[in-house]
Parts: sequence; C-alpha cells; structure tokens
Amino acid sequence: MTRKTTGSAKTESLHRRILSEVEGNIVSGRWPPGYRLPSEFEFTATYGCSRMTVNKVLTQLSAAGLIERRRRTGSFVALPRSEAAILELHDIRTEVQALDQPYRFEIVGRSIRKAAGHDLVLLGVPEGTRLLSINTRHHAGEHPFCYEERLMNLATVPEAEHESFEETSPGAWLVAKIPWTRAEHHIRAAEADDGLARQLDLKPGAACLVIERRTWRSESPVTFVKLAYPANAHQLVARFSPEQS
Amino acid sequence: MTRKTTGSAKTESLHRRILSEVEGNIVSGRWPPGYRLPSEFEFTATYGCSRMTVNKVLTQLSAAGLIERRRRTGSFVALPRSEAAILELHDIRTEVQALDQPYRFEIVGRSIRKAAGHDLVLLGVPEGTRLLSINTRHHAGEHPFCYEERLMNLATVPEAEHESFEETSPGAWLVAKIPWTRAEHHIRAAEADDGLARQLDLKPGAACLVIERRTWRSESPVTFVKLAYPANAHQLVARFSPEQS
DNA sequence: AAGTGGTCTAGACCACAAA
DNA sequence: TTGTGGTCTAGACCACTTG
Repeated sequence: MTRKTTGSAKTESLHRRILSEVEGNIVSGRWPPGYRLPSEFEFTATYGCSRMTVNKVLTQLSAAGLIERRRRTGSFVALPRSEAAILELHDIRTEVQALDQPYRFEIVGRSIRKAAGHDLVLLGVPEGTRLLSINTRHHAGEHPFCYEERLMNLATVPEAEHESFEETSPGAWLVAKIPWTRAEHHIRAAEADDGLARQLDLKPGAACLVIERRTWRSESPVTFVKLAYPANAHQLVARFSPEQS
Repeated sequence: MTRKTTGSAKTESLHRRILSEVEGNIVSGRWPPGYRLPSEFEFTATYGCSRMTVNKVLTQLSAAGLIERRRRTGSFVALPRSEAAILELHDIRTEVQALDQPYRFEIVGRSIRKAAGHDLVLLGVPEGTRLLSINTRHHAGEHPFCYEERLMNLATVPEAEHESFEETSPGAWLVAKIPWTRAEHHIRAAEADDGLARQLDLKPGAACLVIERRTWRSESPVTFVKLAYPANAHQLVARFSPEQS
C-alpha cells in the first residue's frame, strides 16, 4: 500500500499530524491514563504509512512522558504527570508527610460567583463565566502550613461544582482529574497582611513565600491558585538540564 | 558499505553513542557556539551508518536546543542556552532594565580561599579546592535591587581568578563563558538579618526572596550563588508544558 | 512461541536557501 | 544550480516479555 508522499494534507508533515491526533486523544481524556494505544503495526494500517513514521511519533511521545512503552505489551497512556519532574513540590500532603508530620486540611470558604473584575485578569476567562472559589488551610501537625486561595473555571471543570472536597483537597483532586497542558508560576516573597497572618498564625508583616499558579487544559483556563507559606515552612526546589538526553 | 547490526559497541545503541560523542564535543567547548557540524552525509561516513541514524541524533539535539539546523547551510552549535527558557530571569541587568531603571553593580567583597566546612556542602567539592568568593550588590537606580554571594570553583573556572569583573558582573560573565549542563535552584522567603538588611537598605526582619543556585558543567561544580531580593523588587516566573511538542 | 517495541538500512523525493 | 536538511518507505534483525 504505497502512500503518495505529498498526500492530501496541506503542508503539515505526516508524523506531525499523527502526533497531534494522538496527543489530542490523550489530553482530551478520550484515551485515559492506562489506555493501551494501538500497536505500531495498527497505526501503519490506520494512516497508511511505514512503521518508521509511527515509531518516530511514539518515541517522541514517550520522551515527552505522555506515554509509556513496553516491549511485547504495548504502549500505554502515562499517568497524569506530576509537576514534580520540573518543579518539585505541590502535593501539599506529600510535602507535609515528608516532614514526618500529620497532615490535614480544612475548607475555610466556598462560594460560586460569576467572573468579574480581577477574576478576568487572574484566570483569563470571559466576563460572566461561573467560577468556584475555594479557600483551604493546610496543617502540618498543629501548625498552619499553607493557606490556599483557589478559583476553578466551572466551564472547564463542571464536576467541581458538586464535589465536596472532604476526602481530597481541591489541588489533589484537580491533579488527579484534569490533565493539564500548560502552567505558569509566579513566585515571590511577601509580608503577611492581617488576614493572612491570622490564617497562618503569624505576626502581621512576617515573611511568606507566595506561589501563584495558573493552569490550562489545551487553551482553556482551569484554575488559578495562590499558595502562601510561612517563610520557614517551605522552599521550592527546581532542577534543570538544558536537555533531557 | 553494510554495517554489522550488532557491531563492535558493547550494548549501547549506535545513535546513543553518536549522541553522546557530539554532545561531549559541544559541552566541552571543543565545538564552540557557532561551530558548523559535519553534514549528515559526513557523519554517515564517520560512523559507517545510514543517514536515518544520523538524522535521528541531530533531530534530537535540535529539539534539545543544543544545535540549530538550517537547510542548505548546515547544522551549527547553538549559542549558550539562557536559563530563561525554563525559568525566566537571572540576567539581573536585563531584569533591572526591563523596569526602565538604570543598572549598576558593585563588587563589595572578593577573596580566595580553600574549600572547608560549609563550602563542601554548598558546592560539593573536595576539601582544599581553591574557591573564589565574590559578593556583589546590584542597583536599580539609586536603590539596592539584589545582594549576591557567589562561590566559584577555580578548578573548573580557572580564568575567573584573574578576571576583574569590572565590566561584566560575575553572573553574566559565567553565563557567557561556561556552558552549564545542570542547575539546581532552591527558592524561599526569608527575613533579612542585620547584614543583609544593611546591604539592601531594609529594616531587619523585612521579607526577602532568596534564590540559591548551584550549577554544574558535566559533573563538575561550577558555582554556588545566593541571591537575595527585597520582597517587592522581584518575582520569579516559570512557564511549563508537560512536553515540548 | 509469538507479538511487541528498538534499532538500523539503503535507498528516495522534496523544499529551501545560498551561490 | 547545487548542497543541505526534512521526510518517508519497505523492508530487516534483534531483544524482551508474556503466555
């Protein structure tokens, strides 16, 4: 079955087309984590191309961490990436337990509103989009460890509206539920204002590490979160290489 | 010229061997930025393999940003990567000028010592390694913007010993001079102690953003630096995607 | 034993940009 | 016009792992 080299596609190369289609199936959730992809041979039949071309795509997806490949058994959609690979942290439960402290969290505020004013900047959604606002306090033992203010875009994550977040904190729930495709962090130091000082049991003016994170799922804003840690409670660790072998 | 598939190499695949050799030439500086690599055809002759194999390696190096490829003209070693691609910041001059402020820096301390005690932990060098210690204060206009304490490993960067750092700050000098292969950041908030408060013209106890960075050049420690910014002066921005298309 | 991915070949045509 | 990279093919053999 020979394929015309300059086939029907406009100008996009074949392996790029295959890549974006497979990628789409994964980030959309049609192929959930653990799903077994077609074998290389099946792909060649689907796209009428040679195995090398398919292999190039799958090798690339594997390098990017979207799939895992095992001989004899096939290729599988990888578990949702933790951000840990790039910026190590962010499952607060794990952070606290790594300190050998008991972890708990409490929801200290919850409301639904329509996006307006500052929300539009924070999340980048159109005016009137329904948002879920949740404030959470995380504890390590008896001490406040982190205060979290979160906005979720109910247009992207409608399931959140009827989730109680009693078992799982909003952050952990989202990570498990929503494959993200892009994230942006702003990291700074700040002095606690009166409200934050009360939440974290600090003196007003105490130094805090503040992390603001926006997350997208293929161009749709998912969540905006502001995490505030007492200066001594936390540090970020990031390891980089210019390449990933 | 057919090549034995299971050739002389022990177990390493051919394209990995080519990759690591080319990579070695680049990070060692034997092939400096701008150097024109052999063409794919020349590589096939050197390694006695097919063009696809060479192409795989060069495509990978290009994706990693180590080289740039242009049709008809060839493949070239890329300019030293700024860390900006991953964690946007770190040329302090650029940061300050982005704020539309005049930039200047002053060296406020310089000494050479043999590594001992805490140095061994910070840099990970053997006891007795000669280190250059340089403290620098960076200004935006008339205000202190950042206080920098830096250790350089003279075993890895001997040129630093006779560099005055009058024209170029130690950080900018290193980035331009030394291709790094690995970096590790620790980011936290802290309250200024008396010494730091004096350097940054703050009240003791004021909140600061502290960034500690270690950098390696192929397993050799290059530098340890601690950057302290007044809380309002600076924030880190990091953008991530789970993959790099 | 069989099915999967890992790697490699020896070609081929095309697009592009410099000479 | 020509040399370079970009892409693709239709095979091939191997290693691994599960049944």
